[in-house]
Amino acid sequence: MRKILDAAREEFGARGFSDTSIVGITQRAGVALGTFYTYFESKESLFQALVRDMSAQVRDTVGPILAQGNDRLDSERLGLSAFLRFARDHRDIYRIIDESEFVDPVAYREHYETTAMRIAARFRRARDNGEVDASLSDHDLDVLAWGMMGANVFLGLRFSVWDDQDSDKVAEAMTRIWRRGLTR
Amino acid sequence: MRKILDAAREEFGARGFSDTSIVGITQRAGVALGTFYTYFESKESLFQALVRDMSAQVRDTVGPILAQGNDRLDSERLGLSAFLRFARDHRDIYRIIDESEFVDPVAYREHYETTAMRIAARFRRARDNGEVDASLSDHDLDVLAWGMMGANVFLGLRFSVWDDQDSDKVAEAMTRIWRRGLTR
DNA sequence: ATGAAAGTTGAACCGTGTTTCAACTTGCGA
DNA sequence: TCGCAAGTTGAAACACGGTTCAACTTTCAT
Repeated sequence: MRKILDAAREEFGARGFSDTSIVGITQRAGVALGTFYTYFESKESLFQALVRDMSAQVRDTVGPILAQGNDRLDSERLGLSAFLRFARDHRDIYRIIDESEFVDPVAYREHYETTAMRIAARFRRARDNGEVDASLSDHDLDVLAWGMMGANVFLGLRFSVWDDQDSDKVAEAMTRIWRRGLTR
Repeated sequence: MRKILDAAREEFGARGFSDTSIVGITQRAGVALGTFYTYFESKESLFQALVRDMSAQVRDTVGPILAQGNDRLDSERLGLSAFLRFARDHRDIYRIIDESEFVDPVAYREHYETTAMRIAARFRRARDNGEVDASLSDHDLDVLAWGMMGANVFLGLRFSVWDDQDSDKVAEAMTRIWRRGLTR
């Protein structure tokens, strides 16, 4: 079961959903084809289980780190940096979550909606604290949450998955812009 | 040929790559199965042709608009708003470009690398003009380009493809943050 | 009007990969 | 040790859809 899940993660990550076969997964896991069906109903349901698992893993890795930092944006910087390292070390997970948009849209939506809601909530708290601009409306912060999340995802793709650059530098550059904006 | 391309866009957009069949495409196009193969080598090559076409369409729609506006960020606001409207009106295109990450990774990469390079170049010019913070390095602006692009993509997904909100309002909220940052 | 070239057709072929299931193996309590 | 339950096996059934191709239709220059 664990063996199958791990093998599946590697196979889906490396080949994508449609190019990985259950034969391939079971071979990598070192079990027989039939064994697969004692644990999972179908290829889709395995993928679903995997996405939910990975989604939780991202949260559990980055979540705790968001408690550190001197202020809201400093915490977000640390969170982004951790996320970039996670992406670098788990390219397969990254890809699986991305591909879930097409294989398991419900899980995909849940993953990003939950994430965005949490970001928005953190910034609402920060605004009410006076740590960020008090004139930002709730709607502004929803837009911010989705924008920031999209930025993080693309930075992960470009600077971690595709080409492994220094995650602190990238997080630092991005956060500086979030903090002060582009104009002086 | 045109009929096949249009039918393919609709089918791929609605069902995704692996769930659309060539039979389905040709039926929608009103031609026989065999006709497909006088115009395209394979299902993959059709998808490729489609992605390149769509990628150009996005550029041709948003590109000209970036010449308008009072300053760099005002132009970007107009560009984002146009992009959001485009996403709303062409959900199928949106989905096809997203899915190309898995079906035609080269095209996907080209699409986003080209887009990011253009954004970065615009901001480099703006920085050298004095329109944005002169202390931002080229690397900072590369990070910005990927971050901003990711933000735009996710805003499109959330506020146009999934749930059609006022594109001007969203673009305005996001751009205000890019301009002044989150702190006061 | 004629015939060759270009375009169209869809039944059949073919490969791939998911899923089933009856036989077999292993683990464990009595 | 025995026997039952639980877990494992992989060959074969099965479904599906991409691709081929020889026959047919249309177009168009002479």
